[in-house]
Amino acid sequence: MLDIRLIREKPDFVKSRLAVRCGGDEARIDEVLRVDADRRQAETSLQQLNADRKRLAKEIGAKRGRGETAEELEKQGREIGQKIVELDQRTAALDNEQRKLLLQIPNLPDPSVATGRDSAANVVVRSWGEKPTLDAKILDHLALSEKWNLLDLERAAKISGSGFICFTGAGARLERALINFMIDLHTSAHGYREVSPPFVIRRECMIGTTQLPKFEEEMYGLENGELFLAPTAEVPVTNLYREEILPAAELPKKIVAYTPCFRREAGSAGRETRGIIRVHQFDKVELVKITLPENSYAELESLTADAERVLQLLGLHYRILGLCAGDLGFGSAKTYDIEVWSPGQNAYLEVSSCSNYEEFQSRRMNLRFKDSDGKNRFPHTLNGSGLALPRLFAALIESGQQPDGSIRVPEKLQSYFGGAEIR
RNA sequence: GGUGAGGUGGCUGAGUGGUCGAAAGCAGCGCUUUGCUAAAGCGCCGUACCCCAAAAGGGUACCGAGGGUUCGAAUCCCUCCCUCACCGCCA
Repeated sequence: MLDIRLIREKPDFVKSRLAVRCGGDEARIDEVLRVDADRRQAETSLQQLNADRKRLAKEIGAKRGRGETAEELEKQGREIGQKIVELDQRTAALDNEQRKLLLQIPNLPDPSVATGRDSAANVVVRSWGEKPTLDAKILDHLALSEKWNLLDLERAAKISGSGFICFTGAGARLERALINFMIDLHTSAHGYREVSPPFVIRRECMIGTTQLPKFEEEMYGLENGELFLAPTAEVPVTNLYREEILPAAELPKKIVAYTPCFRREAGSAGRETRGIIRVHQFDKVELVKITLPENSYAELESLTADAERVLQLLGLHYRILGLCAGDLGFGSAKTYDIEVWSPGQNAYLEVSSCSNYEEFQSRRMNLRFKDSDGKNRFPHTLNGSGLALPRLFAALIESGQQPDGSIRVPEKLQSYFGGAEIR
């Protein structure tokens, strides 16, 4: 959520920053400003009336205290009360409208973000490693999984429908090894604190991290829409400190969490849904930081580096994309996508999205920190998946296949997996 | 799921319809005094929003959240959330 004061004071600046998203959001700014002006006017009159009523009530109280009656004053009080009810409703309605509008305005892209309408304008910032040279007959993750019984998608569908995974045998063990490997790396080498949060989330928390109000159809809802299954660990983890005022000395908070993620993928019909690339439930290890505003961009770089480190240790080729403004998520000011090379797909797969939300989320969550001057300010929140597992799994087994058909397990993972190969 | 008790400012804790944004204590900040690692006295000490060009200043709201009753609500009524205790059920 943008600061209404920023919009009020620098509307042209806000519009021009918004314009680079190519989403037509600039139009909402004038609307918000109009509502804001009306709201403040109504609020001022309401406060005047409240002051009048308060004064009257005190007078009545004083008279009563002296044993006098105050019928005339009470009548005045009732009249003011009527007006207050009306103005109060108007003020509340305007306030609501303003909030609703503000919730629909996306974050301002950072000036360093490339302009562009869609993913075609994303830029490759850097890449690491090389595409593995495998012999001609490359199997994709599905063929490999079938060969070594790593997955049972038919039976998963029997339980839950298409788009669900059942890892089996060495596949399940590999999945679990990846989770443990990543969490251990981030806690021991990168200084993150491990958290294992609930996966069922209240409605108001979904607003804080911008899944609501715009993307309700993406999520699985429970209890008449009051609870949701977490679509990403970002939601429970970022909301951990909502409605709190943190001491500045506690920043940055660095948290790593494993959770399953549930997504309807409602708008994805027709997209690549083969295998385990796009599913309704997947495991993810997530990184979240809550930082001082002045450090947030440096922290974004290190967060991205932390996520990359996993791929480096696994020896997987990847590239980093800087998303252009038009491709940026709703709340993000700047995002790097990490894409791992999948030999089986002959394509890069997005496995992580590392974003700086600046104070967009913390405003929505009313999460603040006490600055050294004693003022409460909004910290910046960052989040990046420390990698989505099914895609990483796919890239890993595809990249590890050997001429004899076996799958080599990267050295760093072997102690977690309990072996050097799948055969 | 049932029953009971609760949720007040950084903390402890008063306050059951009027002058209560809220006693008192602790912690914190400032000043004064005393020649001793401290004590005493005095003052300050919440947040958000609105008015004001700004500062100064003024105002409103907030006692878990939201409604209601009333001229007036921390206080009465309703709903919800949460905490604690006991009972039941269950991994």
